[in-house]
Amino acid sequence: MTPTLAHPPLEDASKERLRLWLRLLKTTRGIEAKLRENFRAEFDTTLPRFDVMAALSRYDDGLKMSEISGVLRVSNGNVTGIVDRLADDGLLVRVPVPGDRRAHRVCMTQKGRAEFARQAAAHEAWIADMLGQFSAEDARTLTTEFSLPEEPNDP
Amino acid sequence: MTPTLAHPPLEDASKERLRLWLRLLKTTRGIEAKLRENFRAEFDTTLPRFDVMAALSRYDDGLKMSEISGVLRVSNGNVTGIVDRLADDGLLVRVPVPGDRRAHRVCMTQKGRAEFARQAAAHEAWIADMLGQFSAEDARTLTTEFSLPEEPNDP
DNA sequence: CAAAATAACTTCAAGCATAAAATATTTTAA
DNA sequence: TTAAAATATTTTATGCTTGAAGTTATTTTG
Repeated sequence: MTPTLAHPPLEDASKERLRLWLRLLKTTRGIEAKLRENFRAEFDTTLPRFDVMAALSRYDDGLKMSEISGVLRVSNGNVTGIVDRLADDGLLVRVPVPGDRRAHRVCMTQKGRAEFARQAAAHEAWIADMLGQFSAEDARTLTTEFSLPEEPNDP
Repeated sequence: MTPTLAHPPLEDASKERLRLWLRLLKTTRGIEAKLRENFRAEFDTTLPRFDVMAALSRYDDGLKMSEISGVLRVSNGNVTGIVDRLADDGLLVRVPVPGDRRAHRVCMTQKGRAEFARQAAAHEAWIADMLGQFSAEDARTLTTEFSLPEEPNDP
């Protein structure tokens, strides 16, 4: 006979991994939905816009268009539109690269840096709240466990 | 003086949670990108289309439009478009609900069920491969740990 | 029973996302 | 030197996504 178990029986690894994936997806989508809502309500902006600003904030000299898509792992055409709109709002500027008339370096303006600082602080607080179930130690452990093999993506 | 540590010093919980979130996001986006690529190459379909089929596959009597958006937690207008295209391809049908002329029940066709069965098998294999670093036991443990508080979403 | 509220669904506008094609420029190499 | 290849970016076509507004149908309520 089959033994009695405290948990439902362990199915094969494939099924358990699928379950993990579905859980992961539900969790991240839920958090993303909440972030989107908060960004909209508090700053009238979007997650993709924040992502671009966050990428730029880590590089004082700005990034080329292709470097932004590389860092964020999104398509080139995608970045064009987002940068267009951020530039319209005066949060960043396209600076021609001397010696290469194809390329532009995208840099945050003073206004952009100030706005991003406020957004980043709120973002961190929202995340800290939504992941409040995890202690600092738990969070660090899980971060380590979730390192999947990936290509590097520095500019 | 500050003590020497095997790990970098534990920053406050807020920072560790933010790090966890960024890692989670990078991981799930990476997996989603790979899935999207595979679905396109192997089945000429998309993740959202697969999601709708997967939801329907769990209910023999089909689901109403609003039930699909409820289960998948996406907007009503979104579902309209995806179901339109799946119906165009003959994978599902809208059946009028007797007694309520506002509502439609969406049901998979025989063709839809056959196509979904193939897709689901491939999907499970892709996930099992990408999450291959986790044993069945690890996967189960992590699935449990990642239960964030959420509203139920059964139809 | 008529008016108001609610519900199911679609349409719309704006933005995000990709892949593929087009444009312009720079580099390579024959 | 110049034709070909490579690089940087934008444009285009298509589809996903939301929130808001609109349509029609049903239920509630005064």
